[in-house]
Amino acid sequence: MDKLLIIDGNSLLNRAFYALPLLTNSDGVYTNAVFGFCNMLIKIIQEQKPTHIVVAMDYERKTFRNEIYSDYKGTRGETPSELGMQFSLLQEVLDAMDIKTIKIQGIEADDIIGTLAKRFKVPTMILTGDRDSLQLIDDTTDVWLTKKGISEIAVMNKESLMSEYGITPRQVIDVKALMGDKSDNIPGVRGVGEVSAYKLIREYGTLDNVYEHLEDLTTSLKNKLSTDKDMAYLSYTLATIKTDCDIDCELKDCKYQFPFSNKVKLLFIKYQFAILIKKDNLFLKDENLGLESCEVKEVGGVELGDFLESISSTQRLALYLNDKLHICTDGKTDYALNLSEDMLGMNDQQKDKLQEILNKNIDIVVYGKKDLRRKLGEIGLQVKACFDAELAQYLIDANDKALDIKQFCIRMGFESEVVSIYNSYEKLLQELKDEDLYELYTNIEAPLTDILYDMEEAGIKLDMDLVRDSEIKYDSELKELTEYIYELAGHPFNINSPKQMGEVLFNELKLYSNKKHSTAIEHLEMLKDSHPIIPLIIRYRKILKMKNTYIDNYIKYEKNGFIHTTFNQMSTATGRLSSTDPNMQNIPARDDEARLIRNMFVSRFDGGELISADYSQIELRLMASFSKDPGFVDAFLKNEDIHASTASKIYGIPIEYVTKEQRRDAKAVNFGIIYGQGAFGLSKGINTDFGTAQRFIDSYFATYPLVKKYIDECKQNAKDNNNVVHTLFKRKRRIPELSSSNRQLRLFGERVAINTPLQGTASDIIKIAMIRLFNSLKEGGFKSKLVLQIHDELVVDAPKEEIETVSQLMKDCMMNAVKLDIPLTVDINSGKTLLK
DNA sequence: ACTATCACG
DNA sequence: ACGTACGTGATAGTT
Repeated sequence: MDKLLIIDGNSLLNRAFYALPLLTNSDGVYTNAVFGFCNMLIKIIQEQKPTHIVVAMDYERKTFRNEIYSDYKGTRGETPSELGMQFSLLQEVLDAMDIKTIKIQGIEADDIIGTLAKRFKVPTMILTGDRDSLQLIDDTTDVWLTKKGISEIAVMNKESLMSEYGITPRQVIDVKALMGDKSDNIPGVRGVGEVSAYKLIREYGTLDNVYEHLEDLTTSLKNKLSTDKDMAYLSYTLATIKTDCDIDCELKDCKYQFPFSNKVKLLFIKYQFAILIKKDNLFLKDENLGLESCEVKEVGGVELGDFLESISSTQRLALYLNDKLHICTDGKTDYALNLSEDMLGMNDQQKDKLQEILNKNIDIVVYGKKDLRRKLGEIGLQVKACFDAELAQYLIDANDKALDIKQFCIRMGFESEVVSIYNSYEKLLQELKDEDLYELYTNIEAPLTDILYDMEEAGIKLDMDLVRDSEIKYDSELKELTEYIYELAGHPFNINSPKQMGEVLFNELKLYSNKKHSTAIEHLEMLKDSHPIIPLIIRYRKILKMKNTYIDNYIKYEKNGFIHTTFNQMSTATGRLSSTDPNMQNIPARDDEARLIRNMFVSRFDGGELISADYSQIELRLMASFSKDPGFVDAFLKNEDIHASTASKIYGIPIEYVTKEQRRDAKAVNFGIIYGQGAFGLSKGINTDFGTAQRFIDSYFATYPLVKKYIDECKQNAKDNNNVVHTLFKRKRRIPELSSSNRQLRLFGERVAINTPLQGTASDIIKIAMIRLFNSLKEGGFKSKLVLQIHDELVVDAPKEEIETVSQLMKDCMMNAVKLDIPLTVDINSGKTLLK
């Protein structure tokens, strides 16, 4: 059974563009609209399985409609360049999909759609965001309208058009003739809007009949209609989609290729549509990606000795480990050592031989050293100095996080993982040097990898008795709370479902609600006194979070009394680390529940302590240092409380007279500034009105004029520098949003341009401190272990006798990690547990 | 897979 | 009219 899908290419691409955040691939090519288009297309292909697809595109703005009405589509602004450039990308992708596109001079996409929909008598879906197309509905044609950007689709047929709008497809034109259309700038009748237009057409059926019955209408309506009669008929013509255009297209021309050929996959890879690449049912199997094929030689048994001998004098060796150990030494052959049986099937002598090769002073290239070290460790091998291609790739472009190995292969052009890794070496090394990232790589990131490995291996010790006791305690409290909540609600419901809770609170209990029926904590706090159920819900949420996210996870990940988190070195755009499985960078810190959780972490040493050392206000100090604002700089040089000092300057009072509230507000501005916050946000933050917040910001900038200047320069420099910002240690981040024509995205880009150098430099600095500390602990023969990094804080587990010395060492390493014109200060806390 | 919520710096 | 403060990760519910 044939089934045709006709797509309004311009409409869909437009909608996708405005619905999705601006994305680029690492070449800086904007891709969001094409991505959205493909995503929707694929969804429909998979769900509806059309046998034929055709995409109609506009050729140019001006058409015959402009000849009869010069202002047609006259209200439309310029197409933003970020969208404009995506039309050719879309064409490229559709060509690769073998999907026919039709684009004819003088004919609008709408008219192409109309003509084809009427021409082909097969079941037809028209996919568009444009309501005009509803007039094309007939027995074989449905219109699929995108709603809310592109996330939802409403399928319209004769019946739904009648039940929702009360009109027939043909009457869509009559309605439009009366009410006009803002987006196409079709005039319609002045003073007649949606409501009266529908009413008139429902009653009189056609435009002609409305005019024949003018006498039946109210005077005002009659006058409006009479005055604009010409306009109404002109609008009728403009709104009528042509169905008889001369278009050379038969149904068989609209066949397409699905699953897609790998040409499509290559384009998806080029444009970095990560989610789409992963769906392998989209693509033909067993078709190569045009990558250079590599000879795979399985090595095992008796050949092993000869193989190891043959590579013993290689100067470069790439390693990749999955179910086999892959080695490449010649840039083209993938030697695969089978691991499935007893340690590679190697004897000890062979293993020693391999280890000996790995120990040599040669270039070893790997992809993700930390994981590799762990896996190699399991089979008794070690790799020390090596070049981590994944890490290099991340530093070169952190925007796409770390590339997974498949994508990396495609970028490098070889089928085999290990051959790609081997051949990436010179390219990446050169890029690191060209981009001035070589020092960052060599002096900071590469050494850090090994430190993170050690931290993960070391782990942090848990008091499992306390963990299990707390689990029991929380479980019983949750049970109790649940019962009370059900009782107060009058019935059981899923407390975890914001939807159901919204129903209970706002519809059943009739509590005051903002529009969104939000059950977020800020909103609940406001409602705290209006119903006894609210405090119980707040408590329930809190306890559930503590139990699910922390306690249960600690039980899940605990191994021999220790938690070994994973520190991801390649996951953030700013250069920070992140931590997963479990996340050890978001341990509760701010209330009584936090005390309980923090008490669960203990020293591994008898009588030992956890020492926590954190940088005090490091990002604000960097702001002071970068901006050189005298007020800021002096405050830090005198080691004043920066928030109190700011308050004293803004309010013009001596620092000792600053009240708690004044300090709190000044703190909010100080922090807001490093994120690029505006008056609106600040007003929420300090609970005041917009005007007051604006005056507050104004006096802040008057107090610290160089901060203002610095911020402005940050934005300007980023734009002047190809939308790239840098940290003090030359880490880079691209911010394509800076040249967006979308104001919202551009402003976001500007805030990122302010924040990234601060957050990123702070990351650089603590990484340097970690390296210094780690080396000092090692050289000093200390037993103390670095166990956590929490962005501006390091945690060391120290035996009793080392607490004093190591505390001082931590302070020294952190304070002296970098020499700035502002001192970095470090606060030390130590104790039996992580409690502060 | 996406959204809401909430934990952290 | 809209949205308004950066960077993360985990969970549960919903689609």
